Amino acid sequence: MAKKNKTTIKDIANVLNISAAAVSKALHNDSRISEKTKKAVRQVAENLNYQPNHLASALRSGKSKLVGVIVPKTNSNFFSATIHNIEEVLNKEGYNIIITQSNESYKKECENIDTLLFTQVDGIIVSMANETVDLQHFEKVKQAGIPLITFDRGENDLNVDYIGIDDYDSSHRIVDHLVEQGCKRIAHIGGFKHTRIYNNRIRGYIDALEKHNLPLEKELLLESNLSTEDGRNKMQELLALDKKPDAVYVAGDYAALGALQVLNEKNIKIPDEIALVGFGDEPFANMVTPKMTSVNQHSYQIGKIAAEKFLEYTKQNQIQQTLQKHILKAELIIRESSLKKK
Amino acid sequence: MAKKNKTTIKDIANVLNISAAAVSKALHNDSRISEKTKKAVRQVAENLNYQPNHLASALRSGKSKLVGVIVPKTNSNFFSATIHNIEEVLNKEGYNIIITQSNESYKKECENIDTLLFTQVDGIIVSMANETVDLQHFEKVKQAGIPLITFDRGENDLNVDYIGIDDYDSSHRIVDHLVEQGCKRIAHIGGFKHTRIYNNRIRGYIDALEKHNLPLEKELLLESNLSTEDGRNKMQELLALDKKPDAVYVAGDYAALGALQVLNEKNIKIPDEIALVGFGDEPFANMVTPKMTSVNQHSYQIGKIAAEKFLEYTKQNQIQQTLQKHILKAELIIRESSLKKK
DNA sequence: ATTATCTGCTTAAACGTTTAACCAAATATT
DNA sequence: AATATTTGGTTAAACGTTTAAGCAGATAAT
Repeated sequence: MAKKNKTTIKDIANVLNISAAAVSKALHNDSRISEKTKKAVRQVAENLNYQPNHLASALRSGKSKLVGVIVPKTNSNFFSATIHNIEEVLNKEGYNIIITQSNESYKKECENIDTLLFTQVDGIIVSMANETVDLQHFEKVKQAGIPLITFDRGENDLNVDYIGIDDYDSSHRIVDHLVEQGCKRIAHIGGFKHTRIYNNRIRGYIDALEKHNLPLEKELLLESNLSTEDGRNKMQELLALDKKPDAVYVAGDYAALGALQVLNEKNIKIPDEIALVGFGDEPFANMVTPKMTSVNQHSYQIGKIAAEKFLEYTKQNQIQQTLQKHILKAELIIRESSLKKK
Repeated sequence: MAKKNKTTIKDIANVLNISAAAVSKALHNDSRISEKTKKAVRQVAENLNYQPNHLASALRSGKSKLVGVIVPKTNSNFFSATIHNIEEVLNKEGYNIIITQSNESYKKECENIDTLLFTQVDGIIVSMANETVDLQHFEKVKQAGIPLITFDRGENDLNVDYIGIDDYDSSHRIVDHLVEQGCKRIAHIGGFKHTRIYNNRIRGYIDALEKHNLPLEKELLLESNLSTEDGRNKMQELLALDKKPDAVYVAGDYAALGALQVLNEKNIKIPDEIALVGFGDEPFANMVTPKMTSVNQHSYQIGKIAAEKFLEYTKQNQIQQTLQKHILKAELIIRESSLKKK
C-alpha cells in the first residue's frame, strides 16, 4: 500500500522504445513529434498512472509554478474570497498557490516572504499587515526577479501593481448617503493613518464633510486598530461626548460590530438616534440586528485582476515593474442601520 | 534590479577552493567537516547572500518539505486558527504549508488532492467537505506513500489519524446545561447525518434527552446544511410548530446566527422564551445580541496535534497508518443566550 | 615499524525533467 | 540527379542539490 511506484518519463520511453526526450516533447505537444507517437505516449502515461514530477521540471525550467499569497488573516470573508478567485485564475494556467498569513504582524510578514522565496515561488501577491511601515523586506522579492503584486493594502513607494477599491470615493458615497438621511454630526472611526486605504477613507470623509458644508470636528474623528474590541471602545468614547454624533461611519466591519453592540446595549435606536455604516461587507453585516450598511469590495474582481497581472508579467522575460494602480469602484450596500423610515 | 544573481553551493565552493559536496555537508553540519571549514562556509554563504535551492534538494532527497492542508473554507475562525497552529509547528521543522479550500465541494476536494500530489507534498492534513461521502480520492494519497491526517471532519473508514473534539460528549453537556436551565422541549438543528461529527452530535443529543427522561420528538430534530440561511429556515419551521421548543441547540454557529436573527425579528425573548446554543465559538458568538452560548473546539490543540502526528510519520520510513483517534474534550462557553436569570 | 583508525575532505552519480544541438530518412525543389 | 527542406525523432548536458564510496594524511595502537 505504502510503496512509491513513481512512474517516470523514462518508464514510458522504455515501453515505447523511444527516448525520454521524445516522451517529454510528446507530453508537451511539441510540433516535432508525430500525432501517432503523441497518442501512444498519452496512452501509456495513462496506463502507468504517470504523475509528472513537478520538482524536476521546476528545477530544470527554473519555474516552480507556485505563487505565494500573503494576507493579514484568512478568516475574513474578503480575503478568503479574494484568495479563492486568485486560485481560480491561476489554477487554469497550471499554477498553484501557497497561502500564508501575517496575522497583521510585520515580523511574521518578513518571515512569510522568506518562506515563500525559499519555496522558489514564481511570484508573490500580497496584502500588507497593518503594522507594516518599513518596506525593506519586499526588496528581496524584487531582487529575486519575480513579480510582486499588491492588493487591498499596498504602498505607492513599492512601485509595483496595486489592485483595490476607491476608498476615497467610497467615503464620499457613505457621507453623501448619511447626509441624505438627515445626519449632521457624522463621526468616523478610522483605521491607522499610515495605512493607505485607511488614510484615503479618512481623506474622503473629511472632504465629503466639506462638500456638504459640515464642520470637521476633531472629537468625531478617531483612529482605531479596527478590532471589534476597539470598535466598542471608540463607540463608548463617542457616546461620552457632550454633543453626541448622529451617525458613525466605521472603516471596518469588525469594529463596526463592536460599535453596534455598544449601541444595542445602551438601547440607542439605530438608525434613528445614531446611524451606523461599516466597511467590507462581511457576511455578518447582513446578519446582525439591525442589518448593517456596509461597502462591498469586489473580492471577485480584485482576485481576478491580481492573478491576471501576475500572469502578464511572467510572460515577459525582463520583469520591469512600475506603479500601476487598478482602482475599482466599490458598492455601497444600504441596510437598516442607516436607512431611516420617513 | 531584476537580475537573478542566484548564488549556488558551487560558488561558495569556488571561493574556498573546496568541493561543492563539502559545502553541502558543512551547511548541514555534517560531523565529517571541520569546525574551521564550517565557519568559513557559513561566512561566505552569508556574504554571497546564498539562498538554498529548495527544488534541487527536494528533487534529490525526494522530500519537498511541503505539507498540503485542505479545509472546507478558510473564512471560519476555527479553520483559520487551526491552520495557523499547524503552520507554527511545521515551520519549526522546516516545512511550509500549502493551503487549499474545497468550498464544501466534493469535486473541488478531488482537485485539491490532485493539486497537492502534483506539487509533491510530503503529507496532507485535511478536514473534509460537507459533500464528501465517497473516499476514493484519498486512496491516491495513501498510494503516493505520504501520511494523511484528518481533523474535525474525518471518517473512520479512511483508517488514518483523526484529531477532533468529543462531539457526542459536547451534546451531552449542552443538553445537561439546558435542562439545568429548566428547558423541557429542546430542539436540535443538526448537520448532515452522514458527516461523522454531526452524527455524533445528534446521537449525543438523543442519548442525553433519554438520560434526562425527556421524550425524543421527531419534529424537534432537523437536518440542515448549517448555513445562516438554512438556520433561519429551520428556526422558522420550529416556530411554526403547535408546541414550540423552549430551547434550540444548533450544530453550527453560522446557522445558530440565522436562528437568532429570526428569534430577534419576532421579538421572542432569548433565553426566557427560547434558549439558544450554537457550536464552534466563532468570534461573532460573543458579539451578537444576546451573546451566544457556544462550544469552543480547541483549534490550538487540534492544529498542534495534527502537525505533530504528521511529523511522527515522516520519521518512520515505512508509513503504515491505522485509525488512531485523538479526541479532545471541548469547552462549553455559557453566555446570555442560554443563561436564565433566576 | 607496521597496521588500524580517524579526520576531513573529494569524486561521481543520482533525482526526473527540459532543451539545445544534432542527425537520418523521407520528401520536395531545381 | 543533385541539393534543400521537412519530419520525427536522438543524444547529451544541464538545473542545484545530496550522498555513497573512496582516499590521502595524520594520529593512535600494537
